[in-house]
Amino acid sequence: MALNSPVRVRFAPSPTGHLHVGNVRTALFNWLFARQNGGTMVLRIEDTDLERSEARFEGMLMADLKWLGLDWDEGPDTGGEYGPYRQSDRLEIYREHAERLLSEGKAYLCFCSEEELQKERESAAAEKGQAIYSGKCRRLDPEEAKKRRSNGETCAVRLKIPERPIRFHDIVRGDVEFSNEVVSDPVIVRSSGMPVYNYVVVIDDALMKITHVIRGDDHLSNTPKQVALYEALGWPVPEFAHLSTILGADRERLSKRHGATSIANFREMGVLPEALMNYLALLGWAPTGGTREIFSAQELIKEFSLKRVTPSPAVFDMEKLYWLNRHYIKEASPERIEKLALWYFSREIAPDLVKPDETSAPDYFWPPTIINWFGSITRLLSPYVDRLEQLPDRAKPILDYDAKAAIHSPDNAEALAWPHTDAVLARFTVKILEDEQAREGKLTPEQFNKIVSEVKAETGVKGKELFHPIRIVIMGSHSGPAFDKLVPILEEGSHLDMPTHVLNVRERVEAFGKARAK
RNA sequence: GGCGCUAUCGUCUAGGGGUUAGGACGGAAGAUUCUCAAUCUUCAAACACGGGUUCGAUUCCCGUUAGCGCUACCA
Repeated sequence: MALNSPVRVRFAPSPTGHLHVGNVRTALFNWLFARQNGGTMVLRIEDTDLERSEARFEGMLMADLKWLGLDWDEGPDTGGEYGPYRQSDRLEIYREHAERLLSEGKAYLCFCSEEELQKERESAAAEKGQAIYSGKCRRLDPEEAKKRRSNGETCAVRLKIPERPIRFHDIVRGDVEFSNEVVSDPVIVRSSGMPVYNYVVVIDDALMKITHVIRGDDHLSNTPKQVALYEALGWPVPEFAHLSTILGADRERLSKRHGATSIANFREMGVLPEALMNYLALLGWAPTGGTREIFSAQELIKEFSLKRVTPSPAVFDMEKLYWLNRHYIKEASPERIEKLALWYFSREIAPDLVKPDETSAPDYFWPPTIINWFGSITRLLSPYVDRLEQLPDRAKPILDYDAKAAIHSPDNAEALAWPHTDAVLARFTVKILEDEQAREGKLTPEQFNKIVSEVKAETGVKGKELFHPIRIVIMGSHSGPAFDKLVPILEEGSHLDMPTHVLNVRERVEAFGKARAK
């Protein structure tokens, strides 16, 4: 391939569902490489597996890519010079080239039946230790074979593998060599007339002028067949870059068994796209120096290098993703996070309102007062969550106070049994119940602090022994956010028209008192 | 089975013939705070094994082992 030809890369997923992190990482590396070199990114849909492919998945997959922030210059939706970009629309092209190969003697017709091949594989395996095709039909007279085909005999088309080792260069692995002894003549067109994957990829990549084939290393062993095809076709062989597999914690290939693995999963969890992109980039790649972890998309485009991609497989580490996500949640504009968070809150308190497959909030439903109120909760809690989906749970003590649970919780037992607890709570309760502001549900943080100081002065109790019991009364737990942020949220919440009434400070004190009296 | 790929802290990785083998996540400890979290500081933690080559290998070569992939008229 000419050194200075413009870079063209492709991402070629099968439309069989939501995009998987492994595939997305491949897409990302392709994209980074294209963008960094001013190249072209092609999206091609590999839908020759008719049984598993579905049209609606194509839309999902493109939505997944866009969500992550990836785009493409040519594809089924955008069109382009080298279309069509769906393999199912290219069947005629594949057929033509197979015929050409046949007429040039680079391929031959194979009439072997399934049973025959099966038997042959077994005996070859027993003899040579490997199950390769004998090439029996290779020796057939082409004219004779043609006649048999036109007489209606079913046959497949096989490529002739040359009698010499096949070498190719891989950017991440260096030079790779396969002995021709181990690759049998591959079928390129099935007897059904459907072309085979290893064949169509080559046709597509070549015709689409792909200069760099960046894909998963599960294709590495197939590459010699493909190289042989390029050569048979008389086309330039592209550069290859085979990316290592992403593994789960058990060192097995990452799969659904390992929990969240699809882009949709991460989006629903409240992982920000920039966090996922950053994390995925770090899986198998590190910048020179290897000390930097945080990269924006633009910075990745600048710093990324295919040559620095590691060949060894990487274990997907959810914790590190969460760490990055925490970083980006704090980094993001509060407005954006609030908007996203609204979806999770809505799902929690009004599940009927939200559609499972979108993460945009139904803000048309809530009045601005409630949206703003959720906004303040989000601002209060979001710096401390790994992912946005944790927000409703963290906000549970605000949204849904339960005095009985607070009293009976084993976590609270110790604090409630402290010698000064009763005195503190007695004073605190009286003061809250007497307070003008609290009666109205308009207690200010200043007034609240004043009351706490008075309790401190009157009981002589301070620190933990003072705060823990009070916190248990207000939040149902001895740990939680600072009171001066919390009190206004509680007070404001009690005035809102929520599906479940939010208790203000006074109501909480009352409820706790009643529950404890029993 | 055959062929191929891979092998640095638990994990992601930097490095590379002579280094105190660096960073990050996670872990531990401390600081801070009423508490949890967050934050900051500190600490522990690795060159799979065996042979070469070499004055010297974690680094280069060869094996072993392990993991993964491919071995289809799957993609």
